[in-house]
Parts: sequence; C-alpha cells; structure tokens
Amino acid sequence: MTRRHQQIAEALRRAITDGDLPVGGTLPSETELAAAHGVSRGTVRQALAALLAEGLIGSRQGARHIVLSTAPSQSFTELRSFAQWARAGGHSPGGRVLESARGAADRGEAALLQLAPGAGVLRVLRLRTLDGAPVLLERTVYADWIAEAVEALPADCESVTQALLDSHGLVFAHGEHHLDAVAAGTADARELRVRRGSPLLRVRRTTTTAEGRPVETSDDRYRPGAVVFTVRNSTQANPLARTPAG
Amino acid sequence: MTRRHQQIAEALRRAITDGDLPVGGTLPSETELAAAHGVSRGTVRQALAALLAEGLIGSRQGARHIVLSTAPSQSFTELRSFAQWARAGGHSPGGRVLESARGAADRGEAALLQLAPGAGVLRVLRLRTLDGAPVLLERTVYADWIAEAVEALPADCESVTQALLDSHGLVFAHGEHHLDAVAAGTADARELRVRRGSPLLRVRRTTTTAEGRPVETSDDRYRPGAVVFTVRNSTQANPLARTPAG
DNA sequence: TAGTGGTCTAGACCACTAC
DNA sequence: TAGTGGTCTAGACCACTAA
Repeated sequence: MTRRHQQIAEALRRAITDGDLPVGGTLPSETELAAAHGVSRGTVRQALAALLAEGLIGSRQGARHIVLSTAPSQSFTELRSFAQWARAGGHSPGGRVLESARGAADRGEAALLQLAPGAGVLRVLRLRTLDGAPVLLERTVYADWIAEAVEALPADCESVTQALLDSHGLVFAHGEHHLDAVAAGTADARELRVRRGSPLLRVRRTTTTAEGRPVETSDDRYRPGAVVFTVRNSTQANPLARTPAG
Repeated sequence: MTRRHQQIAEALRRAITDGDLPVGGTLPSETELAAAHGVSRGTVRQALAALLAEGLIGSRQGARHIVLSTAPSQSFTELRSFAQWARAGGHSPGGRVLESARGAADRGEAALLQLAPGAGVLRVLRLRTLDGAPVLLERTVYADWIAEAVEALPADCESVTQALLDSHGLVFAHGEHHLDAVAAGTADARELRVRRGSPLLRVRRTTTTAEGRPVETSDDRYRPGAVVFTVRNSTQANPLARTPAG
C-alpha cells in the first residue's frame, strides 16, 4: 500500500525532476499543498521531510521551500545492493567468487560482527563487474549463522542481497561505511586491472539486519573512474521521514 | 531556545552514548517517553526521527526502537566545515593560503556556481592542518559576489566558514559531495608530504546558501590515514548514493 | 491478543521572512 | 503586516510484532 505522504512526495519529486519546478524556485506553501491533495498539513510535512532528506529541497522558517537540485536521487533500497544499484543506473551488474573459505574471526571481526572471538566466519573474495568491466573487489566476512546460506549461492550470483532475501527473508537494513583511499595491492591490481600502487577508493562497511544484528563486514575497493560516491547534506537537521524497514 | 524535541533527543543520545542503553537493546515505548517527558507523542516522534537520521537507532512497525550504535554521530549527514569537524573530534584545525588569484569561470565552474560563462571567480589554494600536520589540500573556486570578502580574510584564517558568517552573515547551508580516489600530483605530494602518485581521497563539493545560491565549488584532497569519512545509512533514509562516473 | 510504531487529522501558537 | 514554516497537542485508526 502506498501512503498518502508517499504519493505526495512522489508527485513533488516528479515535478522537480521534470523541471516543472526549477532550481532556486519555490514550492507551493504547505497549506496550499494540503488543500490540493486533500490532506492535513502534517501529512504534507511528512512528504516534504522525505525530499529534505534527499537534498532535493531546502527549507527555512518563514520562507517557502526551495528547490536545491533537479537531479533524481538514487533510491534507498538500492544503496547496499550493488546489483540493484547498477540496474537502476541502466548498467548490467555481474559478479564472481574468486575465493571462499571458512575461518576463525579475529579480534576486530568478532567485535564488528558481535561474535565471540574465534567464532567461525566465512571469508569471500568477490569481483564485481559493471557492463563486463571489473570495478569492485570485495573482501567480505560473513557471520557464522549466515555462512551456510552464502556458501549455497552460485559463484556468479548476480545479487547476494536479493538471493539471501529470497531464500532466508534476510534484510540488510542498516549499514555503517568508512571511506578512504588506499594503494592497490597485488591482488587488487590483478583483478581490477590497474597498476600496483595506483589509487583505489576503499569502503569498509558493516551491515546489520533490521533488528540490529550484524550480518557481514567488508572491505570494498573501487577502481577509480568507474564509480563516484555522492553525498548531499545540510546544516539543518532534520526530518520526520520514516518508512517501515520491511 | 532549545525545543522540547531537541531536549528529548539529547537526553536519549546521552543515554545511548553513555551506555545506559546497550547496543541491541530497546528504547522505552513512544507512549512511555511522552509521559516521562510530559509531551505529546508527536514531539517524542520528532526526537526519535533525529536519532534515526543519525543512525543511532532503528525502528520497525510493531517493535520498539532499538539501539544500533553507541558511537556519537560523526556521520556525513550533517554538513560541517573543516574547522567545526576538527574541533568536534577534539583536534586543532589550522590553515594557510598558498595561492589566491582572480580569474574567469570556465564552463564547468560557471555551471556549478550558476554564473554566466566567463564571469569573474576567485581561485584559492589552501592547505589545511590537523594538530599541525598537513591533511588536506583545497582548490576552491568562489563566486564573484563573495570573492572580495574571501580576499579580505587573513591567510592563516582558521575557519573561513565562521569568518564569512561573522562578517557577512553568510551561511553555508547545503552541500553536494562527490568522493573518489586519485593519485597525488606534484603540488599535492609537495604540500601533503606524500610521494607523487600515492593515493589520495578526493572530495569535489559545491556549497550553497540556505536560499540555494552556490557560494563555492572545491576540489579537496585528503592525505590517507589522517581522515576517514563515515556514513551511516539504512533502508529507511540515507544520505548516500552511488553514481557511475561520466 | 496486547502492545507498539506508522499514519493521519484538525486544530493552535510562535519565530521568522518578505513586502 | 501578512504569510510561512517550525513546534506542539490530543486525539484516532491501522499494520505489524511478539508472546
């Protein structure tokens, strides 16, 4: 079921990305929007909060909302799924497991995955491609309780996230990401087809379920030029935007 | 004036970071929190929305809010200047202008700053330090209408953002950031004291006022190891999007 | 089934902006 | 000064979780 506030947000989003509302222009007042959609002002504010969080609009007390950007923002659910994100951008995702081995969690891994030190984990080295070109080398450590399900996946599984959702109802709901730059090591260089020592964008991330249970932690290295990360933010916080975590 | 919802958010934030509410634990119900603070449920929900946006807590319909992380938010969700960010982390920020020159905006700069092609701009090369160590080389292009104010600042100005706020009431309200990795060039290597060709984290950003007017666009290069960017996100709302280059 | 969060209403007052 | 968004209230109903 689509909620009223989602419908209103989508209508405004379309008006902005279609150019009906130019950058720097103002939106109708909340009262006008409420009347136009036959809802209360609170519902309109919930819709506007979503657009504020996306960085599409800005707001100041006393002045109407303004359009900050007409560029469509990437959908949330595609964020941690490489495959879904790629498809949303019109690209063809691919992937291949290079190595897969069980092992014991070291101190850091155990802490990140909230496991006892020495607990069993599954380490997977996976190469990801975009339109056939290698763009990302993932070194992922899975918690023991999901290891078997991951091992059961085909080596060229296109979307691990989708597969685990389908087979086990597992939802990747929350993530923490740390971004920096590193020099390509031997394996990085070979698989990503860059020179050893050349710059790579590294994203170390830990993903948890909706219940806050850690599922995996990963060291992802992106070939430069292939992918750019975009962040929009504001000094002003902040929104009532909320949707069920599914 | 601090609002009721801000006070409640801060109280909950403190309870979480102090460890009174452990990771994986649940918060009191919204009704209980409302009663405890003597406010309506709507106000409690406004406070919880702030913590959700920070990634400190998670929520699912039907279940109580859960604690996801006890680490204070250092997330990218809030736009902060280098100086603000440094001080928040307990570090001492510094800076020095290496070069400053007027010029004409090229095609790309004019588009980013919403100026006519060929309009006057101010280009500044600035080295930023953290506790005395060089960590960031900024190549910033300022729009013509603010150029004079920037030129009037001392070369070792610690916080340009703060200075422009004090002198002109100028607020940097919104930012769009693109992150990738690049090899250090000659100037990068010299100023950041790294080897030429070594990996740097590059952040290209454009900052605008609360009214949506672009103020500056910048190419920032971070020395690896000195700085890590952190992003927390979830399926519910997130500030991060990946976009293919080109 | 009881409790919880998600949605929505119909008001009210205040701080601030734009004119 | 009129209009706008920010805050807050006191309800109501529904979808979902957990026991």
